[in-house]
Amino acid sequence: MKIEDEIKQEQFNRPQHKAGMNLIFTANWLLNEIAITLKPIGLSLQQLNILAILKGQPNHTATVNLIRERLIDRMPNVSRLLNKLMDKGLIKKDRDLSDQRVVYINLTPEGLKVALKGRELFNKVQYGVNDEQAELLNDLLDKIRK
Amino acid sequence: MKIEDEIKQEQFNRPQHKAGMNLIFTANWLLNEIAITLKPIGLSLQQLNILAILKGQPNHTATVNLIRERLIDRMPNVSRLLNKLMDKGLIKKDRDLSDQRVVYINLTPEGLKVALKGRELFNKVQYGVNDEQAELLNDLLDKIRK
DNA sequence: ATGATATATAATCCATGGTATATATATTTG
DNA sequence: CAAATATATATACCATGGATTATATATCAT
Repeated sequence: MKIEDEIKQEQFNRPQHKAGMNLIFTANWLLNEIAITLKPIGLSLQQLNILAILKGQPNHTATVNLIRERLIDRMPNVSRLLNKLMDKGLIKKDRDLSDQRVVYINLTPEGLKVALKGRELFNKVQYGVNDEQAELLNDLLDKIRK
Repeated sequence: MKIEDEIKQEQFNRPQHKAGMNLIFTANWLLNEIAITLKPIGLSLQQLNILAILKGQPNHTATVNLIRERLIDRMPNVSRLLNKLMDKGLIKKDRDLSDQRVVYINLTPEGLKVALKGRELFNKVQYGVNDEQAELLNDLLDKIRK
């Protein structure tokens, strides 16, 4: 369905503005698709992202700050997300012995299992573009941000 | 900047997934740009959208439900947004005389002024793509939603 | 006409995210 | 080395959005 019909609103005077609104609308659509897909494991995309980051680190371990950087999120949000994941038993925390400020976040065996399952689910999300079109879309999105 | 460098995270195994994350990331970037641009009039994008919808209606008037449909938003959110706009004196409400359930929302002169100013600001947002690329982007975004 | 249902809007409650602040520890500087 | 500053993380508070429920009015079926 074309964006003009999705949001019946106005005519756009420049294709850039139409693309902008389309971008926001489509991102919302995708976030919703992902949320539905991840329902079985009861995790948000950001929570799954954290597990994925940990899975990719040596010893399945990372500092809070490294996670924050990778998520491009604010520290308070990351703290809260980590608490939720700890409540679910998917990660655990350890203080660094030499620098007591640092907290190491560590994937539990259960967390690893959920991370794998989550990736499997995530891969099921269907996109209406082929490989080539996806690459083109990537280029255009990189461009739009100047 | 390429998306792989923006979100240093992982390699993506399919270009579709990279495009998906890029889409979410770029939409956030754009929402932020718009928020900064609209700061001078102190309105959110959704609030400005409501004023734009009203401006496009006969007599600058619409029912709450029409506004809800155009915004593709939930009724409670629209109710709240309208209350905010009324607090700012940009709209007013009138009950329908024949159907007492219906509330007509009406743009005030001040609201019209702000709507015009808002559109002017909104048009200042800069996109790093030309007309042709924007059209192409539109097509791809329409496609991705199947 | 009367009870059942539909419609239009609003209010309540709860989860999530943002900003600012707090706390603890580490490092730098005079 | 003490005071000032920086770093790592967490908490408190507030705004916004979503789901559910409430309220008022209207319409429909019997």
